[in-house]
Amino acid sequence: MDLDERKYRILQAIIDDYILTASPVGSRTISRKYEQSLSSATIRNEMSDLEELGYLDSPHTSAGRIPSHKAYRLYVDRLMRRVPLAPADIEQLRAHFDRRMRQANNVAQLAARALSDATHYTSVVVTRPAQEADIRVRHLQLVEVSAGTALLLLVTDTGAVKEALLYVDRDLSRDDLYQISRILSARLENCRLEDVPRVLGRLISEWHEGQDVLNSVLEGVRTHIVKEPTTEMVVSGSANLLSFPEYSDVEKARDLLLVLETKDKVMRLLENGGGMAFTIRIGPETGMQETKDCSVVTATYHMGSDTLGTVGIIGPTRMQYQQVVAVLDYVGRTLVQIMQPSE
Amino acid sequence: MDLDERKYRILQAIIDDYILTASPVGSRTISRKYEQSLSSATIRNEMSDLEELGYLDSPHTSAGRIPSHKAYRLYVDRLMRRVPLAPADIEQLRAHFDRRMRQANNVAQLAARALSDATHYTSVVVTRPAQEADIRVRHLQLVEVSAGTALLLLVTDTGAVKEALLYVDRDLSRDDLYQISRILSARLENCRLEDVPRVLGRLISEWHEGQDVLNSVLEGVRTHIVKEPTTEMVVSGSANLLSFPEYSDVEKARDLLLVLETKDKVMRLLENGGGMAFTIRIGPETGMQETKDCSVVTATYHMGSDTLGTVGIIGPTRMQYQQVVAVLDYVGRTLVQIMQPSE
DNA sequence: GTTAGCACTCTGTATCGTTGAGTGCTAATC
DNA sequence: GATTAGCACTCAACGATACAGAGTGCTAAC
Repeated sequence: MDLDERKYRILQAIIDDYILTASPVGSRTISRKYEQSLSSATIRNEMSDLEELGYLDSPHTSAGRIPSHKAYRLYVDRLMRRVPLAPADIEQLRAHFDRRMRQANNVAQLAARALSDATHYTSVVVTRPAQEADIRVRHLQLVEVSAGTALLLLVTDTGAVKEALLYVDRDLSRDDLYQISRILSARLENCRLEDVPRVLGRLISEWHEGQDVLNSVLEGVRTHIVKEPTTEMVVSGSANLLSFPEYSDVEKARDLLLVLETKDKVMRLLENGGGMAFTIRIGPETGMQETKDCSVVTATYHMGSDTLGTVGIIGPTRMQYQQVVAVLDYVGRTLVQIMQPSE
Repeated sequence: MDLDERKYRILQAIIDDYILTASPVGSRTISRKYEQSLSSATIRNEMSDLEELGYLDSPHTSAGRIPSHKAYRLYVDRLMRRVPLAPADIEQLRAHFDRRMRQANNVAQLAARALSDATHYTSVVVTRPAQEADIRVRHLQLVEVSAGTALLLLVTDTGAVKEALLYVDRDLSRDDLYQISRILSARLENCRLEDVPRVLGRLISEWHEGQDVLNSVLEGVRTHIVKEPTTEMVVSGSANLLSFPEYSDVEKARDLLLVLETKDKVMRLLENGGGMAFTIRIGPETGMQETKDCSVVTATYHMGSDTLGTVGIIGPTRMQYQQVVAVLDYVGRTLVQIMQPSE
């Protein structure tokens, strides 16, 4: 059941105004600021219809109306235009990314900061999620740290370094370790990360001399390297939320900040509806009680067929969706550029 | 100019009560709950004196009194007893540390979470601060990541891994890189971290063949390895602050959270008064406008003569100093145990 | 179908006592 | 001389009341 053209326009006006002001909007405001050819009484009738249809709520009899979740859904699906990023925003984002930053562990933080600064919402950046299937071993090395402890380094073909501290026989000399890592490296090179434990197992059964060390390595690989999530998550700008009137209630604000401090809850918020470029979750669609008045906009960015990561914005349902989408798009593309093997 | 015994007792009672209740305490409360042998009138006289001496403030004429910064100073310096940690706290902390966690990057996070959960304040954990003077190179390795890019790995004698992504001549084969890293490793091993650039410089001038790579390595070392702070910083439990009435004003809360999101501001808060076991900074002593109503308690923990890290608690000046000190002490000692090379 | 007009509703704010906790001072008591 | 009872005074917090302003819904006219 579709709305007629005019109802769309009015609904859009209401949403736009509410996003801007955060206070219920009345018929007179619409009539004066957005639909000057219509009187407030007409708007009033239309608004009454829109409320009937579930697009508007009224906090109380004489307070104007606010958009419902259903209205936001309609807004992002049909009403909202994809706008280009404002030049000022571009400028600001550039400034963040300007410093050279090749190092992978930094990128996420800088990107998150850029996002939260540009949008004034809270941002999340997750690098390299799921899809580890095809990560392969490029290099492996044992380095003595002190008598009895060795550091196992493993470099993947994505350029990530994984490490595990091992406790080994104190009698092993530095050269022993070196020899062992040469052999291991040769055997494991180009092996898929998830296959490493299996290959190591086979090695152990074949090769009797270095059993202890190998077991230690296997243990380290199992507990620290394969299991350890490759995904790094950075949340930035939580404090931004406190500027919005929807969180002038400290209780509410605290509950939300607590969610943002819990890694797996944030991860759950970012869960992505398949390969979509953008996912927008509104209010209850976020699936958590604590975020029932929040919206989450996420974008995944790819390189070829690999998913490189996810960027997301968390804010009140009354969110500047257009700007947020534009900023996410820009940052996503920038990240892909940065990750691109140079030249 | 010292206070007499009774004034100390009364001041202590006032501080204890205020820490508990967060509301100005009146003479009658003290007379009934703490000093039953004295009438409220007597207490009133004493309180008047204490205010005169700068230990108490009155928000307004008829509101009871609250401890001044000077009072807290006196409290932590002289009045406060070192209490043992409550069994319940110990239990809770143990639960946090129980899972095995050798891996250095995890320890900080777990410790921070443990601290903020146990104290209900905000905690900061910094690993391996300052004092890098004596960190030495244990191992160095170049690993090819893709044509034209190589990963420079550097392991220090503290077991930390530092990495830098280098762009190198596409013609360099994997073997070339291996040879180069062998030579570099031999030359730089045991070299102090800060001397690395100098030694590299000397190598470059001596050795003509590998100039390009060496320059690249030097650049990488300079920008990513020596400069990059070795210190990892984790803040946990920012949301806890919002439970305190002192931050029921959202504006204030936001300003403080903003500080906690700014790495170097937090670092500045933790700056430590020399080798003291505990440093307590109260209100203005924190040195920042935004934290003029906060206190910061920090402890550094050592292994032998090395500083391993700093743990800290940030909260309102009305802080449970005794508990905080006890918890920090416990966590600090636990960390040392964990870091200890096993056996 | 649109609009002017009007009665009605409801929040937010300002005003004004009132209450209660607390102080400071004085005079009596130990 | 220190302690305390007693009392006048102060001030924030609370509740009631009134009032203004924004907004709606409905009806009747255009």
